[in-house]
Amino acid sequence: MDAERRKTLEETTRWDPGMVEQRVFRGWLEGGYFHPPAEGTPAQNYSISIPPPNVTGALHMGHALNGSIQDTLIRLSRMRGRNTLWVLGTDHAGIATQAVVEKELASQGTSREELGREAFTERVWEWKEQYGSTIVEQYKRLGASCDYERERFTLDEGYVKAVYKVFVDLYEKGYIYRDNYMVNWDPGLRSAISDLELENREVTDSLYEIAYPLEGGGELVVATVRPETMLADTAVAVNPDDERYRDVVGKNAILPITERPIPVIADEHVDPEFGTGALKITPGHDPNDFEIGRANDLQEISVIGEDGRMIEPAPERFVGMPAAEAQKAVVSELREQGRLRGEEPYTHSVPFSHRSGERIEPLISLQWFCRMDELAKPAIDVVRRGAVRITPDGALRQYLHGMENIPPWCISRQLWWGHRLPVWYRGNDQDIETYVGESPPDGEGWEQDPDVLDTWFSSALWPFATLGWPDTTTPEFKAFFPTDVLVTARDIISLWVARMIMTSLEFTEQVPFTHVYVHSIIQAPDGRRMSKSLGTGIDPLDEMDEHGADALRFGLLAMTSTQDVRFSQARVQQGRDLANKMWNASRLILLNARDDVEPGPRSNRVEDRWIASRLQRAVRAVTESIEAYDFSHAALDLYDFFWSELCDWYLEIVKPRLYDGDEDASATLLWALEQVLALAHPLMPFVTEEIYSYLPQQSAAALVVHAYPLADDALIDEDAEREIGEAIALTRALRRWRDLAGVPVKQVLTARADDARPHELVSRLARVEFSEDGGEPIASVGGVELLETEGVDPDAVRARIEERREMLRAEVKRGEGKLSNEGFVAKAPADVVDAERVKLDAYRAELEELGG
RNA sequence: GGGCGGUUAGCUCAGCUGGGAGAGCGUCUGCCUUACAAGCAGAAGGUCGUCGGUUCGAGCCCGGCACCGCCCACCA
Repeated sequence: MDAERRKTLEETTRWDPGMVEQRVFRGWLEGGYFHPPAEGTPAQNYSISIPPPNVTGALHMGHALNGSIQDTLIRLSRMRGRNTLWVLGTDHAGIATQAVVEKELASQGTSREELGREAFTERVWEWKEQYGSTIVEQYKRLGASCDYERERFTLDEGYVKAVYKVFVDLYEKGYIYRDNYMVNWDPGLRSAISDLELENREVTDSLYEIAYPLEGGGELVVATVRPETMLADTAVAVNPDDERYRDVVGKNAILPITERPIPVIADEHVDPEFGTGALKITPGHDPNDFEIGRANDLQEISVIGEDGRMIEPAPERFVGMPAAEAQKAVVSELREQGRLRGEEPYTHSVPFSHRSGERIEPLISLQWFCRMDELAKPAIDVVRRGAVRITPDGALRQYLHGMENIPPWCISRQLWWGHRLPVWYRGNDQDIETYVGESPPDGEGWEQDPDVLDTWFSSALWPFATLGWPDTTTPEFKAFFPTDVLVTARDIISLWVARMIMTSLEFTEQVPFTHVYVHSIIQAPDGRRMSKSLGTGIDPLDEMDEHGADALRFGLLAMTSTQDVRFSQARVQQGRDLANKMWNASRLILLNARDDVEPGPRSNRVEDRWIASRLQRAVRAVTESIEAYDFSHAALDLYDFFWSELCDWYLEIVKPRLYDGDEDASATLLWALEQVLALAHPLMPFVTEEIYSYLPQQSAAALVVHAYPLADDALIDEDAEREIGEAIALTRALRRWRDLAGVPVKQVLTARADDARPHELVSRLARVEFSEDGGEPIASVGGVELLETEGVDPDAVRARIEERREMLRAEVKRGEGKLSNEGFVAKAPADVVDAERVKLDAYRAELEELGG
């Protein structure tokens, strides 16, 4: 080690991630470690496709956890020597991105309509070039070892090809079709949006009761929160079992205001308990009514347009009014006509657009759909067969539940940013020709459909389109598809995971990945959802600024579980503390170990064999946990080993030998350090890589490509573990006794051992001097008799002994009770009973020793 | 309404096929012991939501109840 590096080690008493992380990351990139050659077979290789973040996105806590997990798996695989690829890319995120750019335009006093389609998309591309790399840079801060040289985008040239091929093929196979359907219409965006892009909010509306006269006398009273939609009513429905209305089913009601006759029908969806038990049916403006309408062949009338204003065939005086205004007008006319029978406040949940914030207007419109049921069948099958394994179980159940009753998917969006539908029309509404293909057919007058595809349509192709598909001969596709594992959160299982499996089976005839690991969603510390709008978000970048990327990674991994968890800053701090501990323990070792010894577990000394043995167990535990996607235990087991066993015990035990230049101590320490750095690297890559660069001898160019440790059973040493285990237990007992007896820290106790075992280690660690003195003992701790010593408070000693006797008496009583229970002795396994006897004997003996 | 999960220390969470309840943080006591005060050595703190059942034995298995959360479908 040169003088300057040594000086750095000597002077840097705290791990300072800010200084180091960037430099370490640059070293990895320059080493080309993240950019594997496209060689070998998918079975030999290991690959993961990152869930592509939105180009507009900023790294949030979900990304940070998701990335930490994947990077742990990727680094483990890479260190095991497998050719490992982590595919990185971003999603064009149609609605989100368009909204961002539109907002920018608005602030400049213009709009997308003013620019026109072509100029607008040009603007979005410019925006993407400028800001689209933000989130990619943030993944780098996290330490994500993605292949940054193979970055993909869902709108790049090759990807668009994949999307068009899938659309055209699915159309030709009859899955994709055009139909009138009820969609969630966002009047702000002027687009249909998916169920997942809306949020339900509690809203207090008025619930109106309106009397519909019946032909031939009488009336039916219906309840509604949206009286304006009655202008599009095409029926009134009652429950078929509802005695009150038995006679009116089949008659006609006269719709007030429009005076249109509409049938009274029976439908079991109607809840007789609610309101009056009679439901107005508006197939054009209510999803539920739409279903009932289709089931009963009702006419579908629309009186609200795409801008949220009334349109014909609503009576002319309403046309052009916003729906809310029309509601007032309709109510006031009903009141004048004496048709209004009630009005009361009514709180219910109402869908709002996540994007524009506007209240969703359910509308019927002509959209493109993809039928999913047949595609779902093989996708259910591969999961049932275990060809794709989904863990944990809850996520598996959610997947199957979602797939078994999968509705058609509305894939067209009235946006400008995205994959424009490869659909061409010619002619007029009465006589329209439709052609589906990448480019327009020969002939004049073909015009492309203005809509774009739902963003998830392209995301559904992610694992294979990023590797070159539809060209299945690219080196990347041949080497890395299918991928190994998909890491994601529960909220997009049906939206994304399921669709990837379906498209992959349909188009590549392979599963896209063999495992799906579904991790926790990180909630705010108070249990609410982390969200910017609620102000509950915690920015992972702030956490990294403050504590370092390793700390955040450790914290998130330690937090994650099979269920959702609350963000715990304490876990991040624990990670920071561990990184600091690693740095300082390494300083101790590196500044004092001899650099002329070959590192290795060569020592015969019991404490050296002990740490070698404990290290093997830690390696096994951590490795097994990662392989089982149990990242929390992996992180915490690593922490325990490093902190408690390596630092608290082994370093304290070995320190004097280290200072004395003992060769075995240096060999053991340097070896153990290298092993534990490698073990920890997938979880905490920065601090481990940095420390590794200080090792006097390095077997790899960098830790990132160092061999991952393999637990060596030959180093498991039960005898050493027992012996040191006993020394530790005795040390702790003596320390506890000292503390309770009020012995000053520096006071050395005099003691006599009844056998030779109490180690010289115990003597030093517990500050006890063993002597052959024959004096009367004042206390006995774990077989060690403590002799009269200056500074010992006799009262405290007596109290301590009495306390111990109390405990022993209770234990003896408990043990005797248990062993005199015939059922226990007869039915419990023999080893359990034996263990109970051994314990009882030991307690009795000790109690005897203390005078009963 | 349907489905799923949860309820364990003051807080956030572990707890393997049922055999004496653990971690981190926080609290208390004592230490600036030459790697680390982001540290060291100790300690206190839990009738494991509730009622009942199975069992020699239940945090764990079964049933009822209460409360919390998530997903799906949504009632006008």
